[in-house]
Amino acid sequence: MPAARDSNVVSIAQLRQSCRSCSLRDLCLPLGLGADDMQKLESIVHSRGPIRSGEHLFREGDAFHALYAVKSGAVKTYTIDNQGREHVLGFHIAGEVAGLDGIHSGRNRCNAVALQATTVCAVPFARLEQVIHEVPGLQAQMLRIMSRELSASAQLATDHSAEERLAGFLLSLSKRYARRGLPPDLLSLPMPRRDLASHLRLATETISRLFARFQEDGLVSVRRREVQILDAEALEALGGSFLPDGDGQRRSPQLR
Amino acid sequence: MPAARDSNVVSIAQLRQSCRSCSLRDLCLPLGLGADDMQKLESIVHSRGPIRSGEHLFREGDAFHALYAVKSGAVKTYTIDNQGREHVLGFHIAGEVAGLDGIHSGRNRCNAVALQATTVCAVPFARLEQVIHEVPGLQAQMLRIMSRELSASAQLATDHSAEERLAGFLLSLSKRYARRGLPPDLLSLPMPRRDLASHLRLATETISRLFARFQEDGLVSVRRREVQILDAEALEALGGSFLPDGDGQRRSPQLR
DNA sequence: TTCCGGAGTTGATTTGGATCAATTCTGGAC
DNA sequence: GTCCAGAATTGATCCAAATCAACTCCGGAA
Repeated sequence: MPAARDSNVVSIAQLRQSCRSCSLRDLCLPLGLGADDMQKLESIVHSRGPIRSGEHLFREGDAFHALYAVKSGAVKTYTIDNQGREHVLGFHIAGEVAGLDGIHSGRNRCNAVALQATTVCAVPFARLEQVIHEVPGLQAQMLRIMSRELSASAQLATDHSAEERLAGFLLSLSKRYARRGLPPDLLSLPMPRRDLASHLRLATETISRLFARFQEDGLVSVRRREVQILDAEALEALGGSFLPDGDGQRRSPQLR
Repeated sequence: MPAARDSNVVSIAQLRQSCRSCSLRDLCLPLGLGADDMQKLESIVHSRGPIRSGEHLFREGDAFHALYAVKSGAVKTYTIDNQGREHVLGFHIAGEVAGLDGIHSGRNRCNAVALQATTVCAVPFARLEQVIHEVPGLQAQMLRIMSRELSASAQLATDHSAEERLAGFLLSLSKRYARRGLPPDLLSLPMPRRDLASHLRLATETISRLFARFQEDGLVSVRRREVQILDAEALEALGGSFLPDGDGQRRSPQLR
């Protein structure tokens, strides 16, 4: 398979260490693929060197041509509505994919910006579609990923109190960190309060006050962007009805 | 291709008139497929006779085994959270698909209930995956559909005023009706106020008051569930920043 | 036809969270 | 180190929408 038409590749060495040795290998797209299938996927991705905080991966309205798998760091996706207001759609940490919403229209539906120094794999979609077709396991994985995003997004759209939303968000972030092998009780938030507030449809002041209250109640310990979860059960009691992580098992509703 | 293992088929005749003559043929999954590809898809779907209002297509927690394409009528999807509160995730009219969020976990992530007499195609997912693999056009269409749902859901999760949400919803419903060939200015809402309110994270009273105001302002004419759009431009001015239809073209933000 | 119960509307009141308004941190830049 | 601008916190006030409370309007059932 020719390695032609690679524009942004940083170096041969970096390309070579792509998927096979990537830390995302069992969490990103290639989940459950054999060595040769992995090879196929590897041959199309562009590993992109450190993207600095504030740099954009893509912008709303751009022609959609690639998905972006985050290898390290964190990315925020957002839109600017026709009143000029920013809406934060989500955050993408290592092992997660951004850009899926651009597929259907052929244009990116949101902006994606690095929240910190970040490395990503750009996966050209046209070529991905070919590889998907050749590798059935990849097709299934792709559908699973999109389905999970859909679940998470639908959950995020539901009606809950500020308290429930923040508690739920912390729990979901904790699970996502755990999936990455990070300690689930020690969250280092990659985003400022403003972005977190926008994502949860709250004011930054409300976030601040809720953190203060959660801390008073011994649920968490918060210092700037470092959040330590002290009482996951209590947090679950508050935010259990709102877990936008896309695969929290449904707790059975209390019928009483 | 054997027609074996069909359990819920209503009659041979009904099966035979499946996809090829179905009114959804260019709007549902088989978009852009040739006759033989259509044949493949047709061979796996189960056309299900009239489902009465209030009957469920599937329930949260059930094993996921099929997608449901609505042929006529309307379906509501919803969850019950662990506090016993209902959250309406969305409405599915003719030509739209429900159940996509169940793919990743192998369990349905929500309940789906008919809002009126409804007919659907049940598409067994395991078999759909095979057909998708054999028909590249179907693979692309499947990804497009999921991407569109994702866009719509993300948009729905954003922060907007009650006014913007209702106006945006009406516009999006109008577009969806238009896509079905129905007059885009004459909306017959399939859902009661309560469901619409839940979906838009509002109280039924707020919906009522907004409809009254929109009517006073000459934007719409509302009588029970019959809504006539009188001034689409004015409605667009109110709800243009919130169009959860998944493929409204982005209006460029006013930078001033 | 009358009756009835759920759906919808309308009005009064309350409230969760936004907004407005100061401070207080704090991590760089120099 | 000092300075500074953005980030975060904290307090006071306001307001959009929820809640509470009647009341009206149907669309069937009998």
